[in-house]
Amino acid sequence: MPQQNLKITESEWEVMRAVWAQDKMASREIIEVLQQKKDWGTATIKTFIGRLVKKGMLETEKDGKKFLYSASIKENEFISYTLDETFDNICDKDAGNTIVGLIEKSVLSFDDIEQLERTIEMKKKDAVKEVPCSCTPGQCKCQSHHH
Amino acid sequence: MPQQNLKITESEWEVMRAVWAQDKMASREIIEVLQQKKDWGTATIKTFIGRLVKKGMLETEKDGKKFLYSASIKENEFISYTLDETFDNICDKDAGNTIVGLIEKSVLSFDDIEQLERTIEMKKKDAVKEVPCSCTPGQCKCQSHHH
DNA sequence: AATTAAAGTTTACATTTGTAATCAATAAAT
DNA sequence: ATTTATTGATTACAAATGTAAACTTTAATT
Repeated sequence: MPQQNLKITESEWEVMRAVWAQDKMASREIIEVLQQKKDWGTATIKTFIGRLVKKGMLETEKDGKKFLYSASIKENEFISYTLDETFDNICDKDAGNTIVGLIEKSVLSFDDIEQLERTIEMKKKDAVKEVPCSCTPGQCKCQSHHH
Repeated sequence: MPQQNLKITESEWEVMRAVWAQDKMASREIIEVLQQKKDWGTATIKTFIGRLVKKGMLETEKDGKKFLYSASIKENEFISYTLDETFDNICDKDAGNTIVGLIEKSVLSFDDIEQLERTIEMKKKDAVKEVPCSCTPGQCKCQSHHH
């Protein structure tokens, strides 16, 4: 298991998206993809690639003169990890509402809807009367009502 | 409308949570809350507060010797904005799946479930056959199948 | 074999962030 | 009125990030 940091920047994420989409890519290809979207110089993108390798997010495999880069973690795992980080900043009691907000503003397919319905159905089994808050006292409104 | 940056760091978010929980707080109170959770010096937390004021995320109101700090944006709005940023890095086609993942790992109340069901029900009205992908070519698998 | 072009590596530099110490202003206490 | 304890403001400094130029290596071309 390569040591991956899992802490990447917004710019680095752009690079990762290209690699995830293609599985294996030469730097030249990554650069071509990103320059369609970002106003970044070639050298800049090379820097990002280099930093991702150092962070262990990209693995390299020699291919003649160049390297082929591939991701050391799956995209969905990384997304999941990133969202966890965000949800760590939200009171557990508010997770439900937050998810409702996400659903409202997403474009969903019939398939997605069905999938969601099944998931909710499953979730009913272990639903609770009240979600316990595990925030540090003073960091959410839950605790602030003792007087 | 005060000029808020909306780009804050993980540490600054900790400060915001305290302020959101109490509406108005003196720096002393913010420091007390955060020191229960973080191993930060008083000066460090003061720095974060100062930076948040400069970024326009916190507003100040003089109260004798000290200031009372309050948030210039509502917590749920900020959370929404932050999640949007993350979803900008995810192909629209994957939003549904991503949300399913979130539901699976969250603790939800019966109330949350009901709320979710209602939302999904609403969402059926404008569900589509297939969610269009708006990724830059090469940044997601959708486009990579033309040969 | 010598030159060239592409890819990787090193260095650079300003800004932001983490982490704080120090300084200055001011309300409270003596 | 003077001292003191707070609180806010300024300064500090290393690490990370954005952005890239310069240098080096090496495979391909002449």
